[in-house]
Amino acid sequence: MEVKNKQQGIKVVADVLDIVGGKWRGQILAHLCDNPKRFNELKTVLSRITSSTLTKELRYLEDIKMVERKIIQETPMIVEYRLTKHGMSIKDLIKTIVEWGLKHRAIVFKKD
Amino acid sequence: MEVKNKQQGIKVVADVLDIVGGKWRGQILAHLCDNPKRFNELKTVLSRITSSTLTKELRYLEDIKMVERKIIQETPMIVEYRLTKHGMSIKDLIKTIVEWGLKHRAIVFKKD
DNA sequence: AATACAGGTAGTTTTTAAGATACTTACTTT
DNA sequence: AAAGTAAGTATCTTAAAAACTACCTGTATT
Repeated sequence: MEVKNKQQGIKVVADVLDIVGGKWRGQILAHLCDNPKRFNELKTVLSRITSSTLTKELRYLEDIKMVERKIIQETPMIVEYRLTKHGMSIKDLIKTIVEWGLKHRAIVFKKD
Repeated sequence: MEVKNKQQGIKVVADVLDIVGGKWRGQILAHLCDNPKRFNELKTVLSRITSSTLTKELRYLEDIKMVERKIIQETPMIVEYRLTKHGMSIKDLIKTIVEWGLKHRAIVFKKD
């Protein structure tokens, strides 16, 4: 797929980064790439996130249909978050980000 | 290249998004993918950015060695910004972002 | 009976990013 | 001589993102 309209193409960068950017969204999506996770599992792997922030981010990702919330069991309550079918499409992008990051960290993440 | 350490891999997502994320960095890098641009060219294509923000973002991108500032001519002053050799490596990532965005915009950017 | 876990919500405060406004130096054009 | 261009800098303010603290319902554990 070629980029037809360059201006349009470049604006879309900002839109995508709105979804995947910020402090937590990319990481949440990355964790959900592997397999579905429960609220507290996410909270544990994202060790510094607070409940309220995690809730907000998950609700946003639900709103844009990237993630779905599934109540697995009512009592005791088990809730699972997973990528939607559509959300799965982000996997390759996340993979590209991770690969670039691992390859270039030595140069670029050096805060001297 | 396979991701060896998953935890490490996922943290790197946040580091990369720090470089490419925010309101302007991704767009600046995207514009510089095509060819070098002068300060005011960038200011024009990023139509809503202010001088001070553009300067800040460019200095940051210089600091991390993604972009270099080159004085082409002292008088009258001509300054050009271009991707460093290392910065060029971001092109594929930007391309992946643009392609994902163009393909999925209909579903995901719909704010109803 | 008390404590802890699961999955949150509500309200406030702090931090960070971005924007607004004004000004600068050195040159060039009218 | 005045105005305009190029490439910025310096402050200050605003807005948005994230954090902090406390609390809630229902179940399970000690």
